[in-house]
This record gives sequence, structure tokens and C-alpha cells, in this order.
Amino acid sequence: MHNVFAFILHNQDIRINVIAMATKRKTAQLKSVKPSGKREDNFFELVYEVARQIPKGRVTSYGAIAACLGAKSSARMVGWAMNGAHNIKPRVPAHRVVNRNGMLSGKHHFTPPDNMEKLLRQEGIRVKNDQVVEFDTLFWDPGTELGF
DNA sequence: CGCCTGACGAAAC
DNA sequence: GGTTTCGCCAGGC
Repeated sequence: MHNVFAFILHNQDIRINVIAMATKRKTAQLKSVKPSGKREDNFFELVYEVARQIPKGRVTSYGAIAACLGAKSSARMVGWAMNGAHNIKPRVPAHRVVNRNGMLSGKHHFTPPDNMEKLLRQEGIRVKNDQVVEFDTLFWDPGTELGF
């Protein structure tokens, strides 16, 4: 199907999570890449790969990404990952990741800050007071949507 | 080393 | 139901 996951595996927890994902979702392929040796690289790669699955015109939350990776309490790390998501290839649509209330909490990390909102608007998403309008219906949950 | 700061979020007040 | 606390963990100092 649409998403093939190529992950760098090193940290055991992450490995377990990835295997769990691949098992749940039969179409997902688990492909080992040379280990970088650093946990955050692996986790960040996972985060980036999930974020890339967010459809245009939809949004998700930091926590939702963390949860689907089995790291429910590591939402902050997802935010941290997004901090380094600029200039990553393939492109990571970091503007589609907001906090659990649909607020553009990461806007100050865009240049200029209004760019996050601008990018969302270009995809037909309405933003009011740094808040995604109709967040509930636009919310894309990687856990259920990807079947992880 | 320790201490602090977060694009977070849930639980506890 | 708003505010504070706390778990989380990478990086900066």
C-alpha cells in the first residue's frame, strides 16, 4: 500500500515498537538501514516517517504521533523532532502537527512565524487565533488511520 | 556531572 | 474547569 517504512534500528524499545507496527499492519515493510548509533536519530526517523503520512489538508498532534509509536509519554520529543524537521529529506510537513487542542504551538519555530498558518491555509485549513478551525474533523490519527 | 529549558499531555490539585 | 505538577528526554551551559 502507500507507506513503506524504512527505519534505522538500534534502540531496542524502538525496535520492538517498529516490529509491533509492522506486525499489526501487514502491508508495512520493515527494512533495516545502517544503524546510526543514536537513539534519537532512530526515534526521530520514526516520527518523520509518520508525519509524512499526514494527508494534505489534515492535521495531527504531537501526542498522537508519539502514541502510535508506542511512546505515549514522549510527545515532547516529537516536538523536539519537529524542531529538526526543516531541511530534512524527504520533506516533513511539520506544519500539519499541532498540539492536542489544535493550537499552532509550534508556529514560532517557522520563519516567519506566520508561515505555519500560511502553509495550512494553502491546504484549505482555516486557522483562527492560532487555532485550527474544526480541529476534530480535520484531525488525522496515525494510530487508527495507519492501523498501528 | 547537575541544573535548566522546552513545537507535549495527563493527572493532580 | 483552570492551574500546577510531573513524566518525559535531548541539548545547552
